Amino acid sequence: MVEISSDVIRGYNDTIILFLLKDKPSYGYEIQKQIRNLSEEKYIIKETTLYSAFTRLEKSGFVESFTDDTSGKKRTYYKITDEGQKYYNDKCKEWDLTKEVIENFIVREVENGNN
Amino acid sequence: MVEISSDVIRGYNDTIILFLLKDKPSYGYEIQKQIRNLSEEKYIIKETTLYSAFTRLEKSGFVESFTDDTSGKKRTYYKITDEGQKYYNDKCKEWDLTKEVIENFIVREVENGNN
DNA sequence: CTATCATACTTTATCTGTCGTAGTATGTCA
DNA sequence: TGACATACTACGACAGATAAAGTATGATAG
Repeated sequence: MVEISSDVIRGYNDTIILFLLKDKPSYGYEIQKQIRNLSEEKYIIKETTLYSAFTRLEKSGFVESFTDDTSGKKRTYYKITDEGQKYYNDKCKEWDLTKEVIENFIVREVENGNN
Repeated sequence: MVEISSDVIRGYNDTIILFLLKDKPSYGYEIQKQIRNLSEEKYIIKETTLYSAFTRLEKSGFVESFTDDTSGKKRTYYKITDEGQKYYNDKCKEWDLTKEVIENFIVREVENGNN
């Protein structure tokens, strides 16, 4: 079974989170489930990684937090800022470049020339 | 200008190095130049990153070192092992998966619907 | 002959992001 | 009432990247 290592995804956790906040505010638990689902269980972000990412993103001014408990549960929601949106866009561009660069060093296996 | 951040490439430095050792042994300075050239200056690996990667790869048994000074300069060459080759192949498979996962969270910009 | 530059590294210390472990608190459901 | 899901926080450890600095040699130019 091929597993995704954390070092690989490391540069994209913040981007992934911002993507999920792009259209509406959300909170930790939900984000975690969405990452799990959208990746079809291929990537399951650790709680601590996620929450420390929120802290970092807020410090950087890429998200803003507010609390809400109208659902019964008290939650800390995060909302993307304009700065955050810009950062996200930049990261998407960076991704294209990164992909290009890495693929110079990746050999795609030729699956058996027979038959 | 879009720059590649180190956190993004972090999971692939070892893979990149192994790729460049795949066909023949090589050494630090040359590897560094090859990465620079093959990536068209888009990725320039830091010396310390490179040499610490060699150490790590050797500890893991993915490369073996030997010295040679027939070129006039004394150099430490690294040669990929079977284990290293296997690791490289696994990383290539992992890459496909990683790419797939990350792209679920990347929005490709639509460039201006006008005109 | 000497200074400068390119080559070919090593050492050390620091920073950042991830993650294991643990704990708290509340709501839901059987 | 006890288990389970939700919704976090705190703390410490670790690995990989990197800045800064230093060492040593060969090649080249004036």
